[in-house]
Amino acid sequence: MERYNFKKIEEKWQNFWIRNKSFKSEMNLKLKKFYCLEMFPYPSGKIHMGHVRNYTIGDVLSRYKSMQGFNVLHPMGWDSFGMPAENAARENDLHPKDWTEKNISVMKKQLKSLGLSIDWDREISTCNEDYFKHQQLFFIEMFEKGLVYRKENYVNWDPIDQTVLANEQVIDGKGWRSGAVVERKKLNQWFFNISKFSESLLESLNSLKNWPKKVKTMQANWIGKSFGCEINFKIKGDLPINEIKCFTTRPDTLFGFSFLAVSVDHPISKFYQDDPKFKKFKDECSKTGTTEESIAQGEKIGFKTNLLATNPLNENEKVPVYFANFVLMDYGFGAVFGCPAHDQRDLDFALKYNLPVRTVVKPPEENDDFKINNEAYTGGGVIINSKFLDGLKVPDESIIKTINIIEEKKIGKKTINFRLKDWGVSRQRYWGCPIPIAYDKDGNVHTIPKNKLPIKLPEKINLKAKGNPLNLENEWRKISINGLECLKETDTLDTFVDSSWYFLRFCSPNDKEYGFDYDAAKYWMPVDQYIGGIEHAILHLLYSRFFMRAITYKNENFSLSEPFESLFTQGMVCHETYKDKNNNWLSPDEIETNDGKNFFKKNDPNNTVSIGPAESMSKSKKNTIDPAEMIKNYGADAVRLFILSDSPPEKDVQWSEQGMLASYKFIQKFWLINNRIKEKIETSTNNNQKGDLDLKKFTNQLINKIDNNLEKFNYNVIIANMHETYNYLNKVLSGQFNREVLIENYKKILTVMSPVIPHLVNECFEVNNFSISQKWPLVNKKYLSEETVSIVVQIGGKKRGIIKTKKDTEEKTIMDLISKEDRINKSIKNKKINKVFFVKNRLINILLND
RNA sequence: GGGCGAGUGGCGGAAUUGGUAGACGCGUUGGUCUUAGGAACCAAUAUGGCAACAUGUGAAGGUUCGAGUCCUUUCUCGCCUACCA
Repeated sequence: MERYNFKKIEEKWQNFWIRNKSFKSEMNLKLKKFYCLEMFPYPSGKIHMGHVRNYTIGDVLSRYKSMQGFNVLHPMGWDSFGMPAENAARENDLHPKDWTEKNISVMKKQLKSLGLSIDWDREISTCNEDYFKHQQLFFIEMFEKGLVYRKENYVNWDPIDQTVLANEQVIDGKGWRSGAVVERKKLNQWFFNISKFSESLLESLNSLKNWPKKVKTMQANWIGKSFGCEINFKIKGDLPINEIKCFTTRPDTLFGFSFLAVSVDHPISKFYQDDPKFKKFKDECSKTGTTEESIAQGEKIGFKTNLLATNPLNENEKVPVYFANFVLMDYGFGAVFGCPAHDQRDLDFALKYNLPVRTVVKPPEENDDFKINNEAYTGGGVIINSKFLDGLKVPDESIIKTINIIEEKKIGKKTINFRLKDWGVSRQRYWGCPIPIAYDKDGNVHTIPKNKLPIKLPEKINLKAKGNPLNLENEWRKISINGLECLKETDTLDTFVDSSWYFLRFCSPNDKEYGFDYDAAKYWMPVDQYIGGIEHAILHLLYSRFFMRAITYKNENFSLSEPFESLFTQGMVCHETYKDKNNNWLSPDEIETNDGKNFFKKNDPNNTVSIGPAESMSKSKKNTIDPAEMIKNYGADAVRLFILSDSPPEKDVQWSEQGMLASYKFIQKFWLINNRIKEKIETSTNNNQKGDLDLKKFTNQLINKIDNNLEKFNYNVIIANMHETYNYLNKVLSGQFNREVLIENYKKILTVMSPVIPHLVNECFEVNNFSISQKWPLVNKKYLSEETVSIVVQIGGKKRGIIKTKKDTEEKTIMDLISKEDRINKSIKNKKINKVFFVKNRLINILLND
């Protein structure tokens, strides 16, 4: 008996699939479609375990849906613009395009070696002109629709990547990619008007029924809608400032007003920019503003001006105006009115600068002399000390009535404020999609005429130059527009733009005219199942939702606002970490053990290794496992099996050598049992046999379980079902079966295992001379229930025994059976039965009177 | 500070949604075969107890004939997010 030669066999079937274009998808209005999409990879060099997990999950689903008769679209592409290519190119003195294409060819080969059911005819790569020329057209269309604009403002400048970052790309004051502390810089930038759709982006989160709640909450928080009002405060002082506008959600606490605070970037700061004390204060703010400790400590500091602000509800009251570090220019109007009693930040500030703390809300159970000490009161209750507002119920009534009063007095108005800011898309990089804009000699903006698209990147480039390499390309920059000599924009688009519409491109990847064909998109969109990491919960997913709105805005021919019908976020792949005695990270193959308990560094027995907890695989911790290596050693089916087996897909999974080996053994064992089954089939006759019914039952129950588990993404349980199947076959195979029954049921068993281990299943089909089935078997409900059932017998709620009996046996009969079972009956006899609870085919609970 | 999620054997994790807790895998133990085995196969494996039996899903209460599952309180851990006015 030959061992299963996974290398030969997997290659054979992978070639078979390619030769037969097994996964080619074509639009067919008569067929129900299923668009399965996994987040496409950045071609960084080679695939990692996260990819393996992501694409295996999607592949299992695609194969399942396809066998169910859906017309499945399961494409793959490359998010191939971006910084790493540029950095790698600079270091190795090659062109980003060459570096990228080399990586793509390596990774494509690796993905193919996993046996994924991908329609490679639809492959796209965002750095190809074929792709980004359409993106440039979208940009121009959006410009024409007023969804793109240019403005000068402060940007987040990443000093390492030498580029601008969008707000959502700054994490803890650091660049999301480089980790460098972000600086503030004033630049002319292109913006997408994403905030125009704030309401819609928030509102229709409700319609995304099959998105994780967590992701929806994160997006809702990011959009950050708050209801309140803007209030104009009159300003007195020695400067030409008449008014400062504030946004507040708590206008009802206006009588607790004791200072007004503005951001150091507030427009009025221009009157102070020559004041050295103010400069010093501003420096201090920018320093403390970003460090984690300062945020945690939340120290409030202020710079007092000579200005006084008037309380609009109480003209006699004037309070000082401060610059304060806790006021952000990005939110509202960059100015807040301080009410220390009912806002912790304001209270901290007031206590530091000895400002009055006036209580204007009291909790329901407190008296009117309720006083605030070190803790602001933000809860509900009743308004006090506020003249005509006294007695209003906090929060709803008080806020609404106060806003009405403010509007009547014309000192402000009801406002809904969003935290979401427009998306700055300019990047000062070479390796990205050129922005299709040019400037004439007077600096006027011109869009590039459509017949001059695409704007390509210059092929030869000096990447060693500091800043944006395109700035030096004087010849490339020249363009004539309507006879005017212009210079092209040198900024390129944020690569998140590339990934904001790639799912549309997959619908018609070869369309020459436009980014996507409307009919194709109407058929395939929306994506039925999108699968990817939770790390894109905000950025990529929000941008894509915006992009759909931008494309369909003022568009009579195509409408769709939500690109992803269902979203599944898979967990990370983790591995133990190892450190030697000098605290250096070690990779799994740098350690050794003699007893399986104590580990030491390879070839260095005195260097004991300490084992750390499983953490997500990263190069810096050296706890990565190379998928290519695993596929080489164990085969694609075994790797697919293992990556799904140990944990539910949405949770983190821990990679373990033992687990990998167990999956490999399963493949080998199954191959052996397949050969036993083959012999069994050959020696069986067409006579009915004792084992037939049991096999039919097992098979149908298996199909039923796998169906349910597939629908619910319980892929780890499917693997358990597959092990159960092996154990069952191994147990019953010594018995006899009707030849036809054995063939039919074994085919079904193989078919339901095929989404996970397609190569082995195909081979088993072939060696058995089964015609290869593409149909998912249907459950025959007749075989789902057993005719013998185990009834749990409880006395007073405690399990006392089990009675095996015929299905649907009535209570009376079961009571008779119990009386014949000494072990159970002994606790009943001579006692009075109070009540009996009976659940058919399940359980009987007898309550005694004592 | 805010939000979300999770606590089940030595470990990863199952549990038809209120009805036999611990499927399946790893690990461990014993056995068979073998020159050997880090191979293969067989068996055992929640805890205590020879046993009958008792206890057992982070803790404490509650609802119920019956709770891992529902309710209340509480503890611990993880992730995300943060001066959002």
